[in-house]
Amino acid sequence: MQDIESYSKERERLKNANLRPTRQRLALVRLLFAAGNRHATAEQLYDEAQHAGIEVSLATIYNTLNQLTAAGLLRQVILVQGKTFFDTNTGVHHHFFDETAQQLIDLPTSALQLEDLPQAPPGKSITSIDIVVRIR
Amino acid sequence: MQDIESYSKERERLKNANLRPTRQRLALVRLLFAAGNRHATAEQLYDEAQHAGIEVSLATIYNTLNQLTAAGLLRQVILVQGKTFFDTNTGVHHHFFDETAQQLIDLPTSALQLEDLPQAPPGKSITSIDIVVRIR
DNA sequence: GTGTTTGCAAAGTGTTTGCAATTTA
DNA sequence: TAAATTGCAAACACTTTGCAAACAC
Repeated sequence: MQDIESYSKERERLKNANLRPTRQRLALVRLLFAAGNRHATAEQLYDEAQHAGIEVSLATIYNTLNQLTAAGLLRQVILVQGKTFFDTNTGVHHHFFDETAQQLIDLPTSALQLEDLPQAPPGKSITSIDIVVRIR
Repeated sequence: MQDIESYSKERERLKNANLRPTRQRLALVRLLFAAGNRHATAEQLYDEAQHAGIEVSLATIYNTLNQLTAAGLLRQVILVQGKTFFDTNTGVHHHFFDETAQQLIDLPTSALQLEDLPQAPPGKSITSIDIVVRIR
């Protein structure tokens, strides 16, 4: 558990995103990225912060998540009404969605391959392909 | 434009779903199913009903859409925060999602095939696979 | 010091619900 | 007439926003 006070990785990340390294952002970035890829909702992060003794408001969490998303460090995944997941893995990959636990799980990229890419309608281009394997 | 008064197809559909054929439901079922497969939001349907001179409250539209979904006549598709689409095509198929127009478009089933189905985590089973090709 | 960020409270959006009046069977 | 349905208004859950105080550079 090195690096408690310096937050050097977190500072770096925020600098790249052109965001000032405030106490709140440093803590949130650490929560999000310290332990590998994860999927979190604003509310989850809020609870985690509380339990970790980090003082940060829900409004700031939403602001920060949106800023990190705009900066390309997070990706939004929306599958259920009224719940936005933020995914720290911005690379090409897909998900299991556990409908019971309401939880996202990464799918190994290799697990799925599309045979024929569909052609986008005239004047449109494909921006991404999302595959969700729903489980229960 | 036959069948204006009898609503026989709509009555049939509601009967199968164990729902009483009220004026509001008959009109909504016609809006939804009369012209082939479609994707609608509650708000869209509300506007359409208004313009068609059909008196029905938004609450009733939500209730009806949820009842038809529970009965298996509709399927929900959620891709953007705060907007639920109801799809009249309940068979296996996938979608384009036009991010500019915020609109769903059916993808021909044949257009996509998955090479290897992923294995569900222990104790879980796959309920469905949703593929969304985002376009802009 | 200047511009940015925070956090509260209020507002916003889409959806659900309680319940009295109405409608269906 | 018994049970289901409607629709209003209020409640909800999640998210965004206005703005004064606090903070970063």
